[in-house]
Amino acid sequence: MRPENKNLSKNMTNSFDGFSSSAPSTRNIKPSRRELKKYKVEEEYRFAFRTKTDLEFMDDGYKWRKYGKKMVKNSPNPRNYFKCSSGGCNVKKRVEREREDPSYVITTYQGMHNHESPNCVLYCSPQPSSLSYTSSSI
DNA sequence: CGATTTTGACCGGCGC
DNA sequence: GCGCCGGTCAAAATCG
Repeated sequence: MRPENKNLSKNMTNSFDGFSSSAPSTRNIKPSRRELKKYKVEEEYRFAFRTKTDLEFMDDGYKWRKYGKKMVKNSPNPRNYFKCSSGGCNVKKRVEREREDPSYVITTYQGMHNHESPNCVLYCSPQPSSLSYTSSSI
């Protein structure tokens, strides 16, 4: 999220192509992920909407932590994955730019918040649970 | 110092 | 059975 920070060290880990014995095995076997993956959310609430904005994405007042970036073939633009960083709140947000209209961004919310937004305290406005949508077609 | 970001690699499912 | 795609995580680096 740093547009001005374009100075990236090109000399990163170059000797990692092979198979390091004592090197950090990193992703050896992560049971945590396996267990989590096992969960088949049948009734997952998804709310997606398209908005015209020049910014990367809109901030609902929640704190989003980017946990991944992927480039889809359908779109020359990368897809960003965000996760709500809050205690017990595992809401995920997917932000992708329109292929034809770069000015448009598609924001997809996945899951529901377990806590009110930090901004809600400031605004003190009631938030109806009309965000629950079992949308099957994005 | 802590939280967050960034990139690459891996996993899991599905298609052929 | 293998390949492809999409999604997630983890370590390192950076910012405040």
